[in-house]
Amino acid sequence: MPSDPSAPGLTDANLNGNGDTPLHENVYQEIRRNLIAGQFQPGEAVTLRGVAAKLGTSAMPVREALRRLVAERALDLGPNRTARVPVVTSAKYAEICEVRIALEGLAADKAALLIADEELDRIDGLCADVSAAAEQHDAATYFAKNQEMHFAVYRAARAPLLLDMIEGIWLRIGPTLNYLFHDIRFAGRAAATNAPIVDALRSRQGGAAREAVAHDISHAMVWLVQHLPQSDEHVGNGNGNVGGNGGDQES
Amino acid sequence: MPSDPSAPGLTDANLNGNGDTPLHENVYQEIRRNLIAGQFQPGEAVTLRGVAAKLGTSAMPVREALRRLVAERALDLGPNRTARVPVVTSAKYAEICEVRIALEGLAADKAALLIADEELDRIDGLCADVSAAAEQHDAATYFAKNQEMHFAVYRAARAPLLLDMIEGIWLRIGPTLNYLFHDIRFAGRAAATNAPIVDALRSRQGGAAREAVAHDISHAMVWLVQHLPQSDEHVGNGNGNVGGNGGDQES
DNA sequence: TAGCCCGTGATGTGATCACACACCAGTTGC
DNA sequence: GCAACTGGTGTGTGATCACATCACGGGCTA
Repeated sequence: MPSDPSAPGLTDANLNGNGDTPLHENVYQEIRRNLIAGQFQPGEAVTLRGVAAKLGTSAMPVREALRRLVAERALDLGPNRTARVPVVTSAKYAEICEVRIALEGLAADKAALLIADEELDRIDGLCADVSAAAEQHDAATYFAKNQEMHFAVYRAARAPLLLDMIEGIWLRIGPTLNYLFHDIRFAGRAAATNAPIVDALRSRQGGAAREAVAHDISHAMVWLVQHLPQSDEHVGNGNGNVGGNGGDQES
Repeated sequence: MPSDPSAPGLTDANLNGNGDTPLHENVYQEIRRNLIAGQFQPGEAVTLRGVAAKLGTSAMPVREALRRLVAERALDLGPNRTARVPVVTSAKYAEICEVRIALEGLAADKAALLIADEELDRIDGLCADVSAAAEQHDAATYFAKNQEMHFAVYRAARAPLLLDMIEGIWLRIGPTLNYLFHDIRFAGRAAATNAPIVDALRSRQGGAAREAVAHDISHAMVWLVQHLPQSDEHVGNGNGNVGGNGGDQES
């Protein structure tokens, strides 16, 4: 049976029927999508032949996709050069948040001066979606809509390089965050930090927008670091089970 | 003679004699080194078989190395999926500088609080090297020592992720900057902007260090954008000749 | 002489194979 | 009974081949 050994979340591949996009591009997108959606567990091994079998391709396109994901730091390279889903420790996440505040703060600052009214309206709607998902304890929708709302802001900055780097950071923390967000209790509080961002944008105050984004990131961080592992030891046994927070689920 | 078709700067490969590091890693390092050293011209095509022939390997390791460099945005992917050395236009460089100020400013801020005295002494020495190279109009040494000095500062911030992202940005602009730095007239003025950085670090003033780095980056930018192409059209014909600034060398 | 056509070379892409190494368990020796 | 060896399996790595596509150039034809 060639289906079980690795790569648990991958859909069974309808990606070969496309027109001109290379297969390794589709494989990359597929893994990336599953990574963001939290289909992989932090620390889990992502093997060449495992993904290839799961997706019904040869190892060749998977090799290029994994090499690309490793280069983007969306995957880590283990000591035996096996790609693994990164384990974001609390220390690493704290550093990531510092960078996020610098980058996303800059983007919000620029967006405040360039954003159009219809973009603001759209962001308002997304903001409402986030709040609705939070009240309904719908973790998946909350996570997706919150991300969509933030990137609608950053896209308004008209800075493709900056947007690209922010996407790269979200891709790194996506698996861990999405895994953690299965506990949705945080969402209700987090949704409240989105409103000041929109307010600052609507009044075209760049500094205030930067501050609002910084507060949003910091606010989430102080809650998250408590649930993040202190070190990446004994985390991720490669079979799909994850250590570190499977046992301390306070009710 | 199978050596000429592409990849002009690559040394003829003594990279196969290593122990345990994979070949594609050495190929990556080799291309990256040549990229930073300005051995490739902006807009130049970097082909699979060309590099492989130049380095004496098969196409396989080159494929992975190029895929990685493309993922890091150290290379661009042309319409026919051929990797090309990026052409940094003045608009792109302005955006890059905004990100650099945010990231390298943050690093300098953090470094001011964590830097040790021996690190400061070493940076002082590098600073002197930069000035000496500038006075001797030694563009290669100036560029290398200036980079070494900056990264000595950023390394003092003890933030590996941040350092990693800064390295990524320098890698993107390295080819273009190094190409431009063959005109060394700028160096004499640029060396003066390094001293305030060291002063701020030595007095442990994070805000001042951030400002000094921001000024250093901005100061270089206003000179550089004048010599950068406005658009990436008709730049890089793939044979090694580059358009954009070959003709307006004021004496 | 000008325009079109087809051949040729070079490009990236994907598959398949062989190899070295690492890990793990079962076995055999003490 | 315990330890060391040994086999198999799974891993990434590198080479080689076949194929589709595209740009360019020579040669043909009108």
